Amino acid sequence: MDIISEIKAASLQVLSTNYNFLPENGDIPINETKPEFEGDYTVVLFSFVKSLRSSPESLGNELGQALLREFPALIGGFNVIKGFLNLTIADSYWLAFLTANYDRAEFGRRAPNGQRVMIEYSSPNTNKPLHLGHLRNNFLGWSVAEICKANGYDVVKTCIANDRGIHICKSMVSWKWFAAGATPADTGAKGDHFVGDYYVLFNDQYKREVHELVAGGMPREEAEREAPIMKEAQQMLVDWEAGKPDVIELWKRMNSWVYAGFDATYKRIGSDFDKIYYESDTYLLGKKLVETGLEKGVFFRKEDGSVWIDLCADGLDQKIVQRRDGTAVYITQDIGLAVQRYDEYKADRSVYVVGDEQNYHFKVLKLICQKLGLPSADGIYHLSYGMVELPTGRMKTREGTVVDADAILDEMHSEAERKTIEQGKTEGFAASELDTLYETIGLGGLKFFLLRVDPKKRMLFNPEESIDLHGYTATFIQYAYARIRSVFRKEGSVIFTGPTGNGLLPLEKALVVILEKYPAVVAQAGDEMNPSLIAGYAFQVAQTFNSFYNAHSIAGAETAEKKALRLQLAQLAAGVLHSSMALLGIKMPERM
RNA sequence: GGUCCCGUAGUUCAAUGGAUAGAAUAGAAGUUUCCUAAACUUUUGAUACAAGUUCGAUUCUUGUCGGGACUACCA
Repeated sequence: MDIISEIKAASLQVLSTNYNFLPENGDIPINETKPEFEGDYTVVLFSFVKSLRSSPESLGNELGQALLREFPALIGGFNVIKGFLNLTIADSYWLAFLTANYDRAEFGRRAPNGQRVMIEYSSPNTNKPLHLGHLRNNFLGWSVAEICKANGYDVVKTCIANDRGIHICKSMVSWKWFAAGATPADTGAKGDHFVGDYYVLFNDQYKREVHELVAGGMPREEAEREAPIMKEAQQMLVDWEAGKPDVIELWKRMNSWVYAGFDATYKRIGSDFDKIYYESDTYLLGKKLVETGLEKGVFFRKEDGSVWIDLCADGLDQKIVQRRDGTAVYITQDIGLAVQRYDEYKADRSVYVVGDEQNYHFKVLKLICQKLGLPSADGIYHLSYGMVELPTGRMKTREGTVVDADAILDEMHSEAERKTIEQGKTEGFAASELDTLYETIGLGGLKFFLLRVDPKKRMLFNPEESIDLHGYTATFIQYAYARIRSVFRKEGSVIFTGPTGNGLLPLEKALVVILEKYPAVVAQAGDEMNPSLIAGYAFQVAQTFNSFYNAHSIAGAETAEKKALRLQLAQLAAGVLHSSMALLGIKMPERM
């Protein structure tokens, strides 16, 4: 049990036995004591002084006395200021905690809870390479999956490849027109970039054609429809749906190039999936559900034959679920896919890591699933994250301001290399080790930069700040870890005799107090599906450790007991840093 | 027009209705005979505006002003 729960339990026990009192919601507000006051944790008394008809001061004193008397192993002292009861936790409590946990690899993780959660993330279009927004999505999805695992969930990571549709056909037509049979293998290009280039070429050609038609006197709207390359792309989509062999073959071939490119990037950033769905398999799903929806009266049919749902009573609009030609739309597919996924995995929760521009879509999806009475409906959760913006504003393909994923990864890598060499820290490393180190620092830095912000919020990506290795960064944390590992390399195998003394120095205590919070932080990050809590916490641990390390010698501690204590502190700090950064997908170097 | 989100130090981010609103960075000033100075210490600096709810509001409510997203028989 963590310290706050212990204090709560103890306080509740005292309140109920001594006052025959239980707070309304059964909870007591406990905060960390502000540094300017003496104490570690604070009970806020205002909320129940009224019902106890007692002044905050006398209630605080009575409660403090009782706690001190009845829980001597937990409470070492107290003071009351206004309505705040500041409790000092007994040193013996911290020492016992430390000895029990300093070498536990599982510290912070919860036992399996028998629940399964399915996490969908990444879900790229297979017509162009990944960009910065995809990276935020991938890092988030992967990290949330790890955090769920740490909280005892059985996690299934999944992805839906958006591998069909007009955008795919655009790349295909463009390739036919302009590539003269070239392939990524001939040109040495990465497959996703190769295909993406033809997607760009398509748009260039399209613009040219529209421009010419308009110049020739055609109205713009008509020109946009009549441009030859667009007509060919639309025809190709029809042919694709009809299963025309040469189209299907080209489609397979070009998609395989893209997947090869994606695989390289996924491998580099550590994204992986337990199950990949393909839109080409799922886009017809959901049609049966339209029938059941009509029978249940959840949907209704308009005169033209299209099928709709009326969500006005829920504060939304009418929403189409089937076109008049009988084909499924995006939302219908998603309903169908939700059913298929549930049939296959029976997950208790289904998390969709998708940008917040689709908030409306997921609201509708969940509502429809609920109205259809699908068993998976209530477990649907849209983990909605904000857009990544640049200092110049939003990323726009047309303006060429899209930050390419592979390019930014390379940039981070070389920046790590440049700084390491600049600082003269390359000594004693083999060339291959250095390359690994640069990737650890560069990729770690990027992940941390994108994960340290609350996922729900829009964030600004400033390229200069993102490659910074000082301050609130992965490098700062990695460095603290590397220094601890260095201590242990020098100390060799240490026999830890449990520290028995009391009188923890302020910085020793600050470190143990923050380390003790780790399980609670992991739990909260899981509840909120918020990796930024882990990032902020890991940074605080590193900060606290650095202050401690700067002020007190570990290896050169005054007594054997102090040395044992500090070694335990250092070992637990290293373990927590390593474990928390692993939840973000960030590796830690043994040396740097 | 309608629905939703966001306005906190120069900048990027924090703060279950709780004490004097925290970090980082930028700025100023210091710390290497001592386990890695990619570090540490000190310091300057902010709740868009106006009402309301109460012991107490960055947080809840309403309005104003600014920014963004969504509102496709695209996905």
